[in-house]
Amino acid sequence: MPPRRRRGNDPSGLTADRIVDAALAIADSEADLDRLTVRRLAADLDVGVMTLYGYFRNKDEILDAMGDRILGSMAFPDEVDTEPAAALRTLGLAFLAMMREHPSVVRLLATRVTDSPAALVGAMEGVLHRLAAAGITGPLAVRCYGFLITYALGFSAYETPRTWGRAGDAGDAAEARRRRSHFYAGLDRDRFPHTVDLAAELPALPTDEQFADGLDAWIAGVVTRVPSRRG
Amino acid sequence: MPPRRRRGNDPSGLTADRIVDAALAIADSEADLDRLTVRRLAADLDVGVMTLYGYFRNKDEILDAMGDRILGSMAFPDEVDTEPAAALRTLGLAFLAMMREHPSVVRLLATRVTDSPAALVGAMEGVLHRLAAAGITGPLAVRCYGFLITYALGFSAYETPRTWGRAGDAGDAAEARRRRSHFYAGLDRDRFPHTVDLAAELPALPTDEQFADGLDAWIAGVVTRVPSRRG
DNA sequence: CGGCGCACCGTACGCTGTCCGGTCGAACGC
DNA sequence: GCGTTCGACCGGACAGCGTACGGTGCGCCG
Repeated sequence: MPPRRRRGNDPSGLTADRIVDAALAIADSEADLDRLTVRRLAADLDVGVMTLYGYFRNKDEILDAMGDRILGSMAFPDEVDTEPAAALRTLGLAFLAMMREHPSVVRLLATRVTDSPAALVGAMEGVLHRLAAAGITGPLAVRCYGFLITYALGFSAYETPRTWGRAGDAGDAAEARRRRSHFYAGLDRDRFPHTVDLAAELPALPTDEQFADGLDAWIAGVVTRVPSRRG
Repeated sequence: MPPRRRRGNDPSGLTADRIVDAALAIADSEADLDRLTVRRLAADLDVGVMTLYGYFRNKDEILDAMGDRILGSMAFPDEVDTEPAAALRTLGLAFLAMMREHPSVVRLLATRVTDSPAALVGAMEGVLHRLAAAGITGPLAVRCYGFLITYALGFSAYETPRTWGRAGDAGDAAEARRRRSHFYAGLDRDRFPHTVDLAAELPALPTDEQFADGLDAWIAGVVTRVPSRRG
């Protein structure tokens, strides 16, 4: 039998969207996706646990919907860049911003394929549109899209546990960095000369500035491949 | 009380390393980290469940050890590149290869901080050493390291569920691509013009060639910042 | 031989996601 | 009016999870 889906046409009632809202709220407030349990979600919504299964086939579907939501929430500046370099930079930062919005949900994007619903398609279309406006089309556009989402994804995934500190300890980021630096500095200099030398710099690894820096380097390399405009 | 750690000096007996071996074997063979349960791991090792807790404080410690192991397994070609571009390319591909080795474990690297033990330090030192040999030192080296690991991480994370297909269905990758292409092509052309136009190209998103391509673009941009040699 | 420490593990507990089989109220036909 | 149907909701139960507790039995040392 097909899993009956609730329609939720009563405006005061439960809807799939409201469930996803609550799920995102939990994931964000706990900064830990594992804390999002079906029971907790139902309790937050003041609803029996099994009620949720009228809206989603299982928990995975809820997680997928969360990923879709944040992909769909991708926001672009109003004005469209016509210079390739500017457009690529804008889009890269937009990807990063989107992932920053819901840090604990990033791993959903990394883990699951969330392209069936319109959300990814919306984000994808938005990106492709802006790339096209800057003269980046065809296979090159696909590659740029892949690079941007991939780089932003890896960056946020790598960064999150490091700046937020281990799940639980409220992140005094500066303190964590200091400790990491000490750890590197205290290593055996004969075996790890470069690590010891760079002890002061290494813990700073993932920052916005670093992201933009890597992005700019890539852009510098890629703009040479954009055919010049004929307009 | 401190969690007593077993020493495992009996060569035929259980050791922490052997446990990590078995855990990686399960993760690799199942291609799904969730299938790695403590009970399954113990069964594979022909050992009582609680025996494992003599070697690791909890499951998280086992997962951390797995991450450490694959970071520590990072392999470099014997010869060291002295040209910055060649060195960066080699290192980028080495990162990707490392993650390809254990695809299902990639999300561990993304999720957890695994830099305390010597494994990451070993990989880090190896990379920094090769960067230095190519004239890339100081903050620039740190940025290059961050970019390379971040890009490779995002790329493999993004790629894994897409090429392997959804957890479970043995991946006929070509078939999956065809279906995705059809999905894109069937969208409303008025709302998603660019997506429809590129339907044929989009599903090919993450491939080795794409990774190398983005890597090369970045390298082209970054080599201009490497100070020229004075030797 | 007595005692101790260590490697090992059976059992039990609280938690998870989810199936089954309700209950209750509104809508409908007669 | 009443009987039926249907859809939204959910209580209870179940298998499986990670792991705390409290053993058991062996090897070693005095």
